[in-house]
Amino acid sequence: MDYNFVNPHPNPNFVHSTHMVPSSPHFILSDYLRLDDIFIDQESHSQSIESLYKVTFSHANQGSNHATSKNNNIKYKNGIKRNKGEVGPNIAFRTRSELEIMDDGYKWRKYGKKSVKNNPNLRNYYKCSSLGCNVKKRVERDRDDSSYVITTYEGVHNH
DNA sequence: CGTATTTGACCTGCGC
DNA sequence: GCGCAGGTCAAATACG
Repeated sequence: MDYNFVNPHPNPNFVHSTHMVPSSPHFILSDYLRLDDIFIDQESHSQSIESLYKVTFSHANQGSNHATSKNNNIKYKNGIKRNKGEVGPNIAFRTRSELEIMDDGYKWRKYGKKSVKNNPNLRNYYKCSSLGCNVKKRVERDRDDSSYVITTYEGVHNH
């Protein structure tokens, strides 16, 4: 079972704004993973997982899109920073999973782990181990429902 | 013995 | 300028 990000949302009432369609990357998840929600950070250079989480719920429940959520004065605090020179969207999704190590078809090298504010769980940092590929991802458990794992991808694979 | 992970130290941006 | 929070580095360690 492959998941293509062009139309991933299971909720038929989900409203896709133009921001919700990433131009290039397709991520393939494993059979045992269920893609429940998708968040795409395309505009903001600093946006937190928590904010993404809230924004996406306003998508699902109210049908508002990414842009209007922003206009509703949601504050983006404790943002995930983008490195200098990096372009393209960050893509994050929640999966209901026992395991935090999920096989998404790429080989990852773990390079850090941090406890983050407002979340008792640890955030793990991975880098794609393919030579010259600078894609990173962060993996952490949902603060509000630890049966979910939040994965954030940053960058596009060059292979 | 070579490679991956662990983990505290270090770096950096941002708000005050 | 200082402190905090998040992100990264790298030496030590684990592991095959």
